[in-house]
Amino acid sequence: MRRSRKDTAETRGRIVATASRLFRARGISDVSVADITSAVGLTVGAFYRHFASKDALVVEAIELASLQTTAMHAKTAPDAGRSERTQALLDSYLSVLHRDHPELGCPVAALCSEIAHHGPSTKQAFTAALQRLLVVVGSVVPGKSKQARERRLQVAASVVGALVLSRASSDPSLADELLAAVRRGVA
Amino acid sequence: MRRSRKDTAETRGRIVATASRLFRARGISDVSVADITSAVGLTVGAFYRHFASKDALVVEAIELASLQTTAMHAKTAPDAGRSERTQALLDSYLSVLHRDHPELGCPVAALCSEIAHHGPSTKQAFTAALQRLLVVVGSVVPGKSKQARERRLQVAASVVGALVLSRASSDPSLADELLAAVRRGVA
DNA sequence: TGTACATCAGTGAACGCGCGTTCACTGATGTAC
DNA sequence: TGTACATCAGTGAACGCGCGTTCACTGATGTAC
Repeated sequence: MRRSRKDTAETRGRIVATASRLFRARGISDVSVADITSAVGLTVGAFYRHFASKDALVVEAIELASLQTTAMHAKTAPDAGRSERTQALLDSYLSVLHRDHPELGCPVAALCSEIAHHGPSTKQAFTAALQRLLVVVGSVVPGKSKQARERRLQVAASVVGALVLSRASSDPSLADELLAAVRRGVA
Repeated sequence: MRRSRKDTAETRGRIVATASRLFRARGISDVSVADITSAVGLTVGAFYRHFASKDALVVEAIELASLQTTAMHAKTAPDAGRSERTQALLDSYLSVLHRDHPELGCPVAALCSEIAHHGPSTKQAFTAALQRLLVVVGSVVPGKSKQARERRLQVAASVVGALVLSRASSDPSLADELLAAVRRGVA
């Protein structure tokens, strides 16, 4: 039966939030629409009252994950010196907690290799997330010079690479080494 | 009908080589057994004469890709100085050609984020591929010291991160910038 | 403010399709004598 | 070396299952008077 506008908006929000977590935890193509709706407590039919397709949801789910994680990192040690903020950012981005909980973390690291096989709108949402990550890095490597820009790209590639490889490694000590090495290398 | 031992071995090899390319190009879960066998020129039934499961093939396909790409990089400028070899390795790993042809390139970069969602045997094959990549980096950053090891891990994370993000980015100039920045940053 | 009706969020079942895997069968290859 | 038979690579069709999406239906909400 029909729901109030407030309930409808809330349901929609819960679908996006749930999908956002599931996609980061298990990948986009391994999470079905039924997985999402049943986690929310709905049947699949209801999904299509809120979204035109799974792809449309993917775009919003990536956006939400990106906005939430960049907002979180922006709050980290806002009134400290630059080297303290750098250390704080590295410590949280390259933490064991972040590695072991992709569902709450950076969507860029969670989806980076599979995004290449998705459509333009999904890639665009991912690219926007990457741009936001570069803004976060910019809070620690500021400046408009070519060198500053280059340094931001290097830092982003390093931390994403380290986190992704740490998650993919089945050797626990190699996984930890990767995080520690890049934590020290960037600082 | 039954084939000669030579033919059988050749067919098996063609399945692994074809799968290896397809997995790197489109991801493991987006390539079906039927995709592979039809690319080879077989029906699906024949596949199970050679492999117990798709997972068993995945392990061998990753191994082949890893051995082929590390062998290729080992041949790059073998009798030059270290800084020339470093530049040659970076130029080939972080080239536009490598970015635009994942099917012929490094399986670590091609599969890094989706591998986290696969079983232990697949993760183990991936980890072995990562170890081989570290050996290749070791030809340019040698040494048994903790610092040398740390530097190798940093370089590996940087180049994999740059390649993966360059492939995922829908903004062509950002994609090129990522490769160029890390090419210069590591050298 | 109260009533009549249109809207639409959610249900439950169905759709066509592709997935990984299995299996009876065929006939050339490999082996034992 | 020649023959009889077992082996097994590949075919073609089927299996149960889960996928994304659609749709007739229900009944509370929103709207027009």
